[in-house]
Amino acid sequence: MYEVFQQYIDSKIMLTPDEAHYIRSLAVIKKLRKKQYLLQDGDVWKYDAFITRGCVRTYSVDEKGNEHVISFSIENWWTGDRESLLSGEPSRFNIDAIEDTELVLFTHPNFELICRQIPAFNNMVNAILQKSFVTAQNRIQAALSYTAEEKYINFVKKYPGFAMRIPQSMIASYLGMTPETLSRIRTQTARK
Amino acid sequence: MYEVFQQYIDSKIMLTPDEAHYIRSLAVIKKLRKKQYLLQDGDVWKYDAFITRGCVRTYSVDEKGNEHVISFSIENWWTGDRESLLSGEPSRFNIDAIEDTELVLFTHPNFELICRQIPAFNNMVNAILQKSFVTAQNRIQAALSYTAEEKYINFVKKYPGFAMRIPQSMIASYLGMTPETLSRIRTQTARK
DNA sequence: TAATTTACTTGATCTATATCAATTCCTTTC
DNA sequence: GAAAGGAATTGATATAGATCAAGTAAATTA
Repeated sequence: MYEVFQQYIDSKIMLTPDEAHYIRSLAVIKKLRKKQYLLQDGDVWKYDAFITRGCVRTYSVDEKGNEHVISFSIENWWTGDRESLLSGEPSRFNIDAIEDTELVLFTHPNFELICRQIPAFNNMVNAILQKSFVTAQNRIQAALSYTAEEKYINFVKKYPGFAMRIPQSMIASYLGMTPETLSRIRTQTARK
Repeated sequence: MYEVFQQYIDSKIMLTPDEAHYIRSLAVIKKLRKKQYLLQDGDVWKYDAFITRGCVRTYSVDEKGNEHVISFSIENWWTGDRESLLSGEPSRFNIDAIEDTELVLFTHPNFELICRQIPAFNNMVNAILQKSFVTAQNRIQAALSYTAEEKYINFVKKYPGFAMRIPQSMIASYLGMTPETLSRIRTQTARK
């Protein structure tokens, strides 16, 4: 499944065969069964991870035991806990597989090596980060501005594929509402 | 007030006198009176902006006319609308001054020039972006997980200075609650 | 394919927070 | 430093969404 990652890179930047080979030599393939953890809170996250197949969620668990979904990531996206990566502190998040999933992993030191040696790769990474930041900011705005119904409609419009493959209760959590509320919203919305 | 920016850079990276001079030659100083706009929604944002003095807020306005504060930025922070900057589309946000404010502005093409010519500067910018992303993600988590009271306590702990200089109604908006609710929370919390 | 578990739906009730309204307290301005 | 305008407080009431509970459907597992 490395080919998926290769194609992703090729769609973004031009590499010499040597460079492409160098990147591949540092990549580690990882497979996750559905429900398997990629990261558990308390552990330190040390990778840069790209999903080639499947779907993963990042979430926190509060004192009452409620799970709060911070993000979903699917094939052709990156995942991980940047906070733990940067700080070296134990993560407050969990990441687990919603479907059987395959990833391409780089240890962070290796990833930084690649960034330093291949400027185009570094630029690509930075562009992704900018996009991630914009996405996060838009999510904040949606959380502040929208009603529960608007949040759901906005979500489906923005990520049409997600609504199909991700359990409703997780989408509800991502949107900051209970599964019951989302269920009611869906029947109401469908009726219209 | 350029010195504040100079010191900021010096605290992060080492520059040759030539490089420092080059950066300075591309900088534009801008002053804002309290309540003055730096960006109005509908306009395209084209700068990279660093605050040397004062305080600014980024917010959106919904159809009902309610303002939703996306972020506060004070001296030694950056501000702007990255979404509009990257896409070239009109901004959906407003940025205005909460206090009299001074900024160091770079047009984005100039800023990119600096990044390309001074790798250390580029790295600094990327590090800032990573931090911004982590901050945004933490804010999402707080918005999903906390009660109104917890949100406020968390905010004061995280940004002790802000609670002093920013009007309560704006903090309430930032936290996703009404000014009345925040007022009540404050009197309750004080009583404890 | 039956059994078991897990996810979703629907209904009744509750509650945190919003809304509306009046009053007081600060700023700003002239 | 008086007047005016905006911000914060406080009270009464309303409501979106949460919680609790039961039933139904769908997915796993045996």
